[in-house]
Amino acid sequence: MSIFASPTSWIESGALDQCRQVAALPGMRHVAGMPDLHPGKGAPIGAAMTSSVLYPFLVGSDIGCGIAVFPFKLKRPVPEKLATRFPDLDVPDRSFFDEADVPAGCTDSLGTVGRGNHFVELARVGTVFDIDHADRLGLAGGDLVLIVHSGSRGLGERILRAHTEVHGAGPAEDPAAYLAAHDDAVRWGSLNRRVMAARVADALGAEHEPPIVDECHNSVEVRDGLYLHRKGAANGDGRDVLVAGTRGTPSFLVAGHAGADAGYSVAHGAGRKMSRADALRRGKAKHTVEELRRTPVGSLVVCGDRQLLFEEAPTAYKRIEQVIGDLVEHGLATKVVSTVPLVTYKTADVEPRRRGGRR
DNA sequence: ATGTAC
Repeated sequence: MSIFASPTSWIESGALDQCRQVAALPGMRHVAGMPDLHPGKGAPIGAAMTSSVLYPFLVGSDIGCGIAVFPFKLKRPVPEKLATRFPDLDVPDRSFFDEADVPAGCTDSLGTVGRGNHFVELARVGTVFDIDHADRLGLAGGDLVLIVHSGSRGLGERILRAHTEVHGAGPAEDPAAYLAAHDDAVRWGSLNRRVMAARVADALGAEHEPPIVDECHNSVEVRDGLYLHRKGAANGDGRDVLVAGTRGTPSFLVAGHAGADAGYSVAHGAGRKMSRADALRRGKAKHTVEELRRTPVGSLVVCGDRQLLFEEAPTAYKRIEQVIGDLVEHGLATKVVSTVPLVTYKTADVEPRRRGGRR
C-alpha cells in the first residue's frame, strides 16, 4: 500500500482503514492512495487498486465518470447573463444526439449531469505553468473552457447492480462480460459529457471544440495481466488530467507522469474533507445560500437545491493547491494551467425542478 | 453516485 500525500495533508482514518481492507482482499497486489483520498461506500475514493481478480464494487456504480475540458469561444462572458442562459441539464434533449451512436442503446438520460459532485463549469484559463504544454493543447491565459464532470448515470448503476445482486462484493465470475458492459458505460459517459458541451454551447451561443482532455476516474483496465481498478483516480500514465477544485476555487490541468507504485494514476479532485451530512450541518451554521451562489473568485453557482449547495460547499473539500502540491512533490504530475470558474452549473435554478419543459 | 434504499 502506498499513500501519495505529504504528512501535512490530512487523510481521514476511515479512508486508510478502507485501503487496508481492500489491500487484504483475495488476489489484491497493490493499493495506491491519491492525495484526495477519502472514504467511500465500501471502497475508498481516490485510489488505484491492482489485483489478479476483477472486483466491480471497487469501480462503483458510476462507471466511466470523468472530467472533460472543451475549448469555448464567447464574445462577452458575463457570469450574471450566462448563468440565466444555461440549459436545464437535469432533463435530456434528444435533438443533440443520434440514437444510433449511443452505446448500449441507453438514451433516456444522455446529456444530463446528475447529482453529487457532478458539475458543468464555464471557466477561464488562469495561470499558465507550462507554456509549451499549454500551447500544444491550444490554451493560453484568459481562454475560455467548459469543464464537464459527469458519468454514466443509470447505465453504470444497472451494470454494478446486476453484478452485486448475484455476487455482492465478490469478484466478477465472467470478467470479459463485465468488461464489455463497463466499456460501454465508459463510452457512454464520454458521450454524455460531449452532448452536454454541445447543449451548453448552443444555449450560450458559443463556439466549441472537441475535448482537449477527457479522462474517466471510475474504471478498470487490464494492465500487465492484472486488473487495475480506479475509483476517484484518473489515468495519469502520460495523460493530461483536469483535477477539479471546488465550486468557488480554481481547478488544475496537469500532465500525469504516474508510475507503477502510483497505479499509473493521479488524483481526480480536491477530495471531500467532510461527509455530506457534516457539510450540510456545519455549512448551514457557517454559510448563507447567497455566499455559496456567488463565490470568492466572483463566479456564480447555478443550483436550485439548497441541500446540494451546502453539501458541495468549498469548505467541505480539501484545498486543491495542497492536493496538486502532493502530486507534484511525489512526481505524479506537473502543472499545465489553472482554470478559474465563471459559472458553475449544478442543477436547475428553480425548485421544484421543471420536468420536460422547454426554456 | 443512483429515474436509489430505508
